[in-house]
Amino acid sequence: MKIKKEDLFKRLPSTRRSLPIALMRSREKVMGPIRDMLKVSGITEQQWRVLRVLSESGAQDLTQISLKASLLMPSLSRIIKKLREEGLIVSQTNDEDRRRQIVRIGTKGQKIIDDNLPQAMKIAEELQQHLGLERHEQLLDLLETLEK
Amino acid sequence: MKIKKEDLFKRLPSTRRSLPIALMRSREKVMGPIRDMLKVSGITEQQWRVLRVLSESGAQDLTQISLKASLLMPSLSRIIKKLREEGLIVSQTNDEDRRRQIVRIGTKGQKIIDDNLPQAMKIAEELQQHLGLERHEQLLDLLETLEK
DNA sequence: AAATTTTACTTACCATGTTAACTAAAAAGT
DNA sequence: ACTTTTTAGTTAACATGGTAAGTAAAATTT
Repeated sequence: MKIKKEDLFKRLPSTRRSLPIALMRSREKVMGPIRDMLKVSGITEQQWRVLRVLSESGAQDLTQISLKASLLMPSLSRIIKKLREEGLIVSQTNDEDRRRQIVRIGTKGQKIIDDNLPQAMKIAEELQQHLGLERHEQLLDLLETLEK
Repeated sequence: MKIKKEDLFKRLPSTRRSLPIALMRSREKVMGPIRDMLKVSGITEQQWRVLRVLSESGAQDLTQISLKASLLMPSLSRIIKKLREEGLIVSQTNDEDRRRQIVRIGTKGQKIIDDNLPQAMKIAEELQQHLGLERHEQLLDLLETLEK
């Protein structure tokens, strides 16, 4: 009888029980409705995150934005450039430290936030209800544990 | 007293308690060690997933691979082309259905699997231990719930 | 059998992910 | 003050993510 090679060793978890893959799939699932919403405004999910950070936390430099929006500096650098070209944000170099670039949201950018915030909240609420409040909290706690 | 605009509305969850962002951050955290491992073999995380699917489930067409590896067809199409150029896989068009391309892993590709499997398992185990078996299962269950 | 629709990819295009190298300015060391 | 190191950001290069359009073959309709 032929013995398959993979039976000779302990196996990696199948993709269905693999945490990395499960995280990826879940993220795609969760992001779907958000992307659909943003498509109308013509911005990406990452651009939305940057605008949200600026709207919530006010003017700040790229390093701060990258931390809050979880974007790597090279990506952020491109995104900021794009958003500036589109007129959604305004930036100026800091006088005390001329390496720093202080960015703030513009009227046009704020309008995108205002236009989409209600629906974004609705999406977040539906997601929460889908899981149930308790499991939603539990999931967030578990993910937070993962970070440490 | 000045009232901030964001206090006038219900707020979106802060990034720390936002599920989409939490999922993204967790995925990055979990993928780090895997990417470090693969860098030595000169392949990407996605290429690794394709090779694993082929190694575990044998020869199959692109549609099947895309489902198992969670890759969109356009990405997969490029990845397959690259892997074929590198000589890690072999493909042939199916005779019954000449649209289909049947792919199987090559010796060189299998060697990459064999070389990295032990360490991949170690990484998966450490991750599991970090959370504890129970919470690890719980997390996977919650993520699975999200899919439906 | 011919026309239409569906399927299995492929290609194009633009944006981001990721690593590495690079620039300029500030901070620290000597 | 001069040199070295660190910090903030940018640029480059390559791969993937994601949407849309294109292609060829198979399945369905008519």
